[in-house]
Amino acid sequence: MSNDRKKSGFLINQRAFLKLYLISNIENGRWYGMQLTDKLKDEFKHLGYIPKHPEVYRALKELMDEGILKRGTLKKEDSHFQEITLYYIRDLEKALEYKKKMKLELERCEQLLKKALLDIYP
Amino acid sequence: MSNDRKKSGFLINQRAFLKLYLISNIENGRWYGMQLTDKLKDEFKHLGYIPKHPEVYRALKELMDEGILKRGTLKKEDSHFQEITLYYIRDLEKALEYKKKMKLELERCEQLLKKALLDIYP
DNA sequence: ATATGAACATCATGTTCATTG
DNA sequence: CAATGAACATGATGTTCATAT
Repeated sequence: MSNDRKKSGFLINQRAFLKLYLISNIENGRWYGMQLTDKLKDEFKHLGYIPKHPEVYRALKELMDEGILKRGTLKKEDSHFQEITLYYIRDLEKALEYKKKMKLELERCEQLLKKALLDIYP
Repeated sequence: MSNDRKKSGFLINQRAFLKLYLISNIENGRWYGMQLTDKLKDEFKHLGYIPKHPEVYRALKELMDEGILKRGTLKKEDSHFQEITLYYIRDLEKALEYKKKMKLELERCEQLLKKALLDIYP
């Protein structure tokens, strides 16, 4: 089940973080995997974080498996040949629940970092 | 060299975080491994983080290998038989340098979390 | 029994490759 | 050749065991 947190309870892992962003983007429209990857790369690179596409696909898959997302396919217009996999929210309840749970988790992580900054650099 | 950050540049890993706390504690006195483990467990458990002893020992070892810490042994007084391994700062320059570098890293991580909290929960 | 580690197991993630339209 | 994903490789960490006092 919940692999959103390591057993020791240290910081959130990348997978869970990506899932959160994926849900959030897909709530506001339809997206396909590579497009999401590129958007996230772009959005985070100024913080030195560059997510890799296989990890994004794995996150999408988990969200499918959990029944949060569904998908459909579509022929891309501009390119004659190339089929694209679009993602949509399947279960909004679950999506919101996930977001809610992750908020607490993000805040917990923030406290961990804040504590370190205060403890170590007085 | 620097395994203090994953290639993708996501959040800091536990090892680096522990190294920081180990340096910081050992700066202010002598400690042995299990003692440090227990102190950290205790200090972080209210945030759901419970470091495991092998990870602490691995962190200590890395700090030794990097020339930041040195160690000595000592017979424990109260217990007749039991030898303890104490740690001291070997190279204060390096220790401070590590702390300095990690400060930036912690702040970067903080920004990552803060961004998510703002982006996802407006 | 306590402290230290090694050894082993598992998961999280990165890198490289294959397929398919 | 862009998009998807599998397959493989590596790394980070947890669990269990061995050893010495």
